[in-house]
Amino acid sequence: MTEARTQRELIEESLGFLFEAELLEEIIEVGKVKSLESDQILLDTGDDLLYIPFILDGAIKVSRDRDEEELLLYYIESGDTCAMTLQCTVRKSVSEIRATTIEPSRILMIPIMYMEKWMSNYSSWRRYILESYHSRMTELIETVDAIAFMRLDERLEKYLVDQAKLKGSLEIKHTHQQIAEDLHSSRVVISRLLKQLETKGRIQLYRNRIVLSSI
Amino acid sequence: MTEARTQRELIEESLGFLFEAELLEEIIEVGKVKSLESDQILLDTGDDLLYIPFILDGAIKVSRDRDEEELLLYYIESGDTCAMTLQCTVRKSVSEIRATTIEPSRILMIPIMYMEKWMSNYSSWRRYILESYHSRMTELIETVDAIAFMRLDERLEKYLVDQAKLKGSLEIKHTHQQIAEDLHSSRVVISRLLKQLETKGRIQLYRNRIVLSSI
DNA sequence: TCCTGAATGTGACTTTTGTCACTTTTCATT
DNA sequence: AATGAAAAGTGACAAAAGTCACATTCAGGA
Repeated sequence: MTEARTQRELIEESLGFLFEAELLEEIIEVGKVKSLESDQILLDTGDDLLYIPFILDGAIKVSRDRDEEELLLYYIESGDTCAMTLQCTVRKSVSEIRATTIEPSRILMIPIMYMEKWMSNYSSWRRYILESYHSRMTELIETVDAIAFMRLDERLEKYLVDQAKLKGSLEIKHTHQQIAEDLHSSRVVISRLLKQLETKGRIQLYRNRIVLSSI
Repeated sequence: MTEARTQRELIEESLGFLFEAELLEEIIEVGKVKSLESDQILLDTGDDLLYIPFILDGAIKVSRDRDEEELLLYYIESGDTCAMTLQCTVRKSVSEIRATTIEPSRILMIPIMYMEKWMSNYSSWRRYILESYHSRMTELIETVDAIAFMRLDERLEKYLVDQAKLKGSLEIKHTHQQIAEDLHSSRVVISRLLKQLETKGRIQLYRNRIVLSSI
């Protein structure tokens, strides 16, 4: 009972301001909360899409991978969903991306069958879905911008700033190897560029830890 | 009268199979057909989004541009719409992309005010909007893949093949300069790589014209 | 046919990024 | 405190892509 109450409160807190009361009740009724540690794969390339995941708390990174090579696409946070999964209502399909927790996270899983029903019944749902798609498109385009128009050192700095904003801290606890994977580069190159950023006074380097001078 | 009849037939032919009859009638009633020559800008970065454009015939390329630099994102064809414009119902916004005709095209312009109404009334409309968003997302991801994971010579070959498929012809009537812009590279580099492709027997080069050996 | 501007070709060079083969540092265990 | 594995640093080199300056070629109008 306590557990159920807590769950209701959690959902109300994260999603309450997004949906009308009636829909929220339905969501609470049919959704299952899943708790994940950091660095767990929530959804992998090729997985069947059976649920629409809503992030209640924590944070997720969405990345593309092609034969072992990876590239960070965007992050999703509390209140967001993964737009790539929304398609499943229309046509059964599999994931084209990988979603990984980057913090301990709680995720509300809604079976896809409710998607179509809610689309016709709730304007708040329609609004939410369209907003989600649009945000994700915009973020994807921002990613394209970065890869196409920026040099790696600029992308690296942007990456560090984005991370800091996301975590709300100037301290980034990543190894150079992890950063290299997110940016689809190599560890040696990232180490080199980080050293340059340190020389320029933008960051301080420690083992497993980078401290940004400012955002 | 003849003009109106032709217009109705055109819309029915391009969009008829997508929407239920009743919605199609509404579309025909409120939409305005716009005819554009090749290489006309339909929508530019920063433009207000007031209409949802449906491609009736012809073809459009959608590209991102940042201070004079350009990058091709994807193409849209008959029956498609530009997903980036769909957001406008929810929140007034401006375009983040540029849409340019690459063939003489006819486009049906629907005032955005109908979007929300149709979303609640027509399941075919909902399905169409979701499908559009998803297709565009998928294409954007494909573009990200290309930029992130492929070398320029591979991207160039993919570009030529895509063009050929789009136009339904092995002959591509572009200057090296135009290709360089779409791929966000420089003319000299593209000329060099095209020469390599010719040496490998993949293409034949002429002035203003490239002929693919096979798709 | 000749001329001209646009399109294409080319060599020499630079910058950016990636790769390889190591060494050194750091931190958490014994 | 010793040690061992992971993380980070480093020099030398290679590959990919971009830049510059100029030469050549072509297509279409005068």
